[in-house]
Amino acid sequence: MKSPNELTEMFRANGLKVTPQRQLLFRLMHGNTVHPTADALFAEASTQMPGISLRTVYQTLSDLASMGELRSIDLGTGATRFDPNTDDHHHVVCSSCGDVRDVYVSGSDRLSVEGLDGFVVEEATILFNGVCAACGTRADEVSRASARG
Amino acid sequence: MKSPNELTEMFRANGLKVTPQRQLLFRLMHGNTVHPTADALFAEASTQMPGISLRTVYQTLSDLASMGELRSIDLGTGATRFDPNTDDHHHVVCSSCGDVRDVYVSGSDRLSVEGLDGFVVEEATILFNGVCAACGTRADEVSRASARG
DNA sequence: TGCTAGTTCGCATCGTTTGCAGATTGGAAA
DNA sequence: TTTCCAATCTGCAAACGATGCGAACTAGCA
Repeated sequence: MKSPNELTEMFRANGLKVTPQRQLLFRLMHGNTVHPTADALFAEASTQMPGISLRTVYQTLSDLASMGELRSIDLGTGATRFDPNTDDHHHVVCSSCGDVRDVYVSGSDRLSVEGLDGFVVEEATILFNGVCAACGTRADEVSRASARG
Repeated sequence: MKSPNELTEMFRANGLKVTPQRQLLFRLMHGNTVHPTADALFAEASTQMPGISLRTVYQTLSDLASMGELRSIDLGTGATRFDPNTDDHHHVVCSSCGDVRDVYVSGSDRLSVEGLDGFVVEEATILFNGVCAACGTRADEVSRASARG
């Protein structure tokens, strides 16, 4: 995703208005690596701009997504998440805490695939599921504690 | 997923009752390759058993899923889909008609992956998105028609 | 400064899924 | 066969994410 300043220019060049709400969201999303949901972003935005509406957050995020400035991703965790990283990449989700990280995969062209006959494939997304370092450590401590106790 | 008869035995062996509703759903899901949603299955079930409730369909499907007899899959198409194929496989979705097919992928162990540090990966699912043969043909016809017109 | 198309906001609504409680029933035991 | 109770079914309410809509507001050009 472009920088807030670049987005500002880009919006104006396209006849779109640059409102304080949009500018705030540009800032909150730029360089954001936590893959927030609309609701999480709304919560964060609300602390800096009380009164901003959830509706506007959804609106702006979907505008940015349709302009290709961010990707909206469905990780099967309920709510859509938004990612300013528009590189070709994938994701891993911690099944314990819900944490999401970017994953880069190469060599997928060497996969042998069966069952795509007739399909013109436009996209292939890989979703990893597992337990992150923090949660793994936590689980270890718990099991050690119960072994002791 | 096991056959309706095997499921019947299995349910009884586990102290679960075998009701007409469950038997119907066993039959509808056995060998089913269309990856139906709960609602689609409810519609189909209703023709054979008017009065069956959507709630029961959800209940039974999630029971079967937690027994490992079917997989519930989220393809980002809104509603959860159910698949009696419990093999290790993936899916392709037609972005035009929503059709879903099973896809078998091998060689994924040879992928080089970056960004999983610290994660203990339990599962990796690959989702292909594209246009199926039927929709591709349809699109061709439409564009030829408009080229003519 | 005024105008107007583009935005924001809040509320209603939609689609999917789950919780709950009362009515019903499978199937084992008598 | 009859009895009985836990398991199940059903219908409704509600949670949740997301979107449609219209009235009020405003960015930014003239």
